[in-house]
Amino acid sequence: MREALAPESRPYHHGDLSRALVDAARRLLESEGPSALSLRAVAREAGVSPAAPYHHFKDKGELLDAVAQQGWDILNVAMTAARATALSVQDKLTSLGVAYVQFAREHPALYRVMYDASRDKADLPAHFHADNDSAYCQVRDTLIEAGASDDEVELELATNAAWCAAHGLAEMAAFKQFDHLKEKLGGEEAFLRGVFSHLGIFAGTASR
Amino acid sequence: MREALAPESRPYHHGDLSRALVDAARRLLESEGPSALSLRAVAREAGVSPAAPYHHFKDKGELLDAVAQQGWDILNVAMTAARATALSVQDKLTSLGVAYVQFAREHPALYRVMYDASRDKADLPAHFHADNDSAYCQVRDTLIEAGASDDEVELELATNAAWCAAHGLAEMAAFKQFDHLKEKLGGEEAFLRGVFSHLGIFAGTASR
DNA sequence: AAGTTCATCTTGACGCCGTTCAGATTGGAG
DNA sequence: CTCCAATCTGAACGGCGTCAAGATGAACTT
Repeated sequence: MREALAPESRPYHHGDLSRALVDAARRLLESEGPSALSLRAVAREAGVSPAAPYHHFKDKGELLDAVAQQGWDILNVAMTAARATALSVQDKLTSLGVAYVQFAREHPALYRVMYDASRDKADLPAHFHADNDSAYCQVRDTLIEAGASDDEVELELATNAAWCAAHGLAEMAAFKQFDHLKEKLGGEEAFLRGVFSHLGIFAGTASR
Repeated sequence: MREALAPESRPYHHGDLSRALVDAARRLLESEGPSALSLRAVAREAGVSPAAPYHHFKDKGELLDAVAQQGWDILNVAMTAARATALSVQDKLTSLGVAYVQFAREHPALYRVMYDASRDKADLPAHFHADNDSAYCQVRDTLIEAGASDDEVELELATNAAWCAAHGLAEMAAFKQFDHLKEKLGGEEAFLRGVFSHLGIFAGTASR
């Protein structure tokens, strides 16, 4: 009767509350925004008492960490797809950037949680540099592919630069000040590509 | 038992609570961080009852707006100074970027409030494009000075690109993942200039 | 089949939050 | 000196994160 769709979770009899809470949190996040994401509201949404989550997460922050982790997973998938469908090697990097910003624009609340969770720890998720298909590593590998310097420090600086530009753009694109630019350029993607075209590493100019 | 900690005295005999509250908020922000910034705590710090602020600000958000405004003012001053002391025209833009990020690094809590206040309104402060010595306008003017395209759309895209890069870097530089890079390059400013050197518009790659 | 165990979930409480409102206070205009 | 309007207080409301203690019931024994 119950579905064992989760790779790993409560092998025990009762409901898989841990996952149910994360799902409820994401549902609330999409429908009501980040400000409505209280622990009590999540418990309510999942149909349990306000104290129930504490048997699965140390505190609210740990629940949010789990939500954020799902966000990073989704982002990685989106960027893998973008990288695969890019036309030229040059285009790959810009497409990665556009995919990144579009993810942030489509899931603004989730995107916020992802960085808030990191910020409180002054630390990005562990998989950030480690996992080979992490968004970060994909940017770095694409830079190599595009003929970036193989000096390790330079490569890391370049990857960081690309990431910063995309992250900054993701936050800026939310402000309506730039709506007239998007209109003038014929849509958000054109706007994003326009901004990226001014940022060296995205412009196809291989960094030295 | 009141403390006359403010340099300037209160013109009226009964306090200039409005300013006192903003000062108290900034004091709390520096000492305890953004999470400790409750309206009640601010009132406590200012020595008034929890309801007193409501005679000067519609709600907590409006108080935060006033705090944020002070932040933008400080940032504008810092960037004006950076622009004035830059060596070459090329160096000006990078120096502006470095000044921006360093402001964010020196006042992380204030920087956060500045953008949080904007985000809730989906709108940047009014002076952003308007005031001539706003940080944004200074970046744009420096781009013109450096010989950027005079096409208005292109210019706005370029300014936006520069801002995004700086904003992204400001947030990224807080993560300790990049500490080893800073060490390897001999300090944070060198790290920042290194990242900027990979971003087209910050073309002047001269390091100090 | 019955009893025991133990993770899970609920109830109720604590202190803090933002916000409201009725009433006390008070500086200054008349 | 009186009165007004602006300012401030105290108490209250509902919501929050969190915790301690008790109830529940599936799974493991025997």
